[in-house]
Amino acid sequence: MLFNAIRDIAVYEIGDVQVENKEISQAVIGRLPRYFRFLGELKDEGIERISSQELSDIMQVTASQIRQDFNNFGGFGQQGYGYKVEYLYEEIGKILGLYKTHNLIIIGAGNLGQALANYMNFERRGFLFKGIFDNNPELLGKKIRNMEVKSMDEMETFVRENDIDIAVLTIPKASAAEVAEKLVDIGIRGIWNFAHVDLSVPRGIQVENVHLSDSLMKLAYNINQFENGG
Amino acid sequence: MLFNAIRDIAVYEIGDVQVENKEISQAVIGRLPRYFRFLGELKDEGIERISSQELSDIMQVTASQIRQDFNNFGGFGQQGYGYKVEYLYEEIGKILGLYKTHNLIIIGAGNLGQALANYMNFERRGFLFKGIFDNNPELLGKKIRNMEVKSMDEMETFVRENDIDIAVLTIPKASAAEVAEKLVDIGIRGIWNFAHVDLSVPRGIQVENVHLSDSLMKLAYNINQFENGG
DNA sequence: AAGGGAATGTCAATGAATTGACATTATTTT
DNA sequence: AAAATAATGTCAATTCATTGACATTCCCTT
Repeated sequence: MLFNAIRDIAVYEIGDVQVENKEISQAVIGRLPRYFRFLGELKDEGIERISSQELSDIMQVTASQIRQDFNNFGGFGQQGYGYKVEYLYEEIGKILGLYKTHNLIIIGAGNLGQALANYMNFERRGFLFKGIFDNNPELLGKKIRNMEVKSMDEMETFVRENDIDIAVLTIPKASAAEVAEKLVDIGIRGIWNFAHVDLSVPRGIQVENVHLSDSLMKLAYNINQFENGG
Repeated sequence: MLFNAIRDIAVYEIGDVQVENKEISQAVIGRLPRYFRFLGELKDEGIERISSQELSDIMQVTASQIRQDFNNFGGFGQQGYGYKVEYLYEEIGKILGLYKTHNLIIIGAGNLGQALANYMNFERRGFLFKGIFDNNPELLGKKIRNMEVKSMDEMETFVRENDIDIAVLTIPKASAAEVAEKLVDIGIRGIWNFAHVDLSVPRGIQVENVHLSDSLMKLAYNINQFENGG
């Protein structure tokens, strides 16, 4: 049982259309990083084994959900015993694709772009910061984390030559759509979008939005709601 | 119909426990900022009226969901006519609490904290940047957006004297829990948490997490998933 | 002023996600 | 080695969210 592979992502042909079985819901995917984080901490504390019930107590989700979630990938536990922390941690990391490296560039060297470049704690998770681009002539050549800000004109060549698969968009909304389209054309696979617009991209290109102001508005709602007796 | 108030958030007494009726689900709340954004853009384009079907086409959600969502708050439309863009925009803004001002401070003047301070486009939504704090002696007194970085020792007095209700946490995870606890003690109402930990706070204190690395991991999963024929 | 048409508000049906229950299977103890 | 114990994997039940359908209401035209 310990070595169940990721199972049942069988692909059937129905008529002309390819349909995949057992697509994992985004609700489940969205929880994986949190599992990963808690398991990493447990591992660092030297804890070797854990039951879904214990994890439930720590993480404040039901034990049933934990087991259900892991079972989407075949189950990583041993009945009567529980889960081996390190093994589970590794497996979730694999599912998340953290053992492959991803080369990323940042588009937009403003405050946020610079902060993300420096913040990049992400390196140890396989996300390698390869370059940062901006159109503002004042920023060109400026060193950010030992990397000179490059002109957007160089972007295309750079992406092709350096096998970049992720672009971080930290530019104003006005130009975001246009830049995203270009990035897709030159072969990017995923966009981490901090611009406050919805990007429309072809199927197969992944977009993950971080809409900070949406998040702040949600906070405001919940504060007011509570204050008004909700 | 145009002036339906937010209705039915009646509060009943059942035994000793206060239970509120019609709590709006977080799924709905999470969509409000996006509605707000699209309506703002429509308004800026000078569009005065819109039907749920038209909005559905633009936003790529079902018309049914749009109507259902708005009806959680009593409905803002007129049958046979649709919704008045400006009115709807205003009402959603009110629901989100954007016409009250919120005074916020940033805890942690590192890259991200500084970026958020400068980024603060949020001002026009009523989120007023009042101060930034850090323990690093090298940062003390540094000017960030015309505001000197203050020592964390000054935090308590400052919060009380300046009616601060939101704290933005951009400090390392190690100290986040401790600082959060202190913030709660001195009367903060909401925490916008960028630290990579789950904060445990008393009921009534709102926490909105922005776990950037979780978001990036999700992106990685979806990229890999697609590449492996998912 | 009255009637036709349009689009909301709302109810019912469906679908998705979460929780609960337990049979099964591995581990541990005796 | 066998029995007792523990905790998973999984199925069923429930709850929550989304979609569909349509009666009702209001606007707009004639």
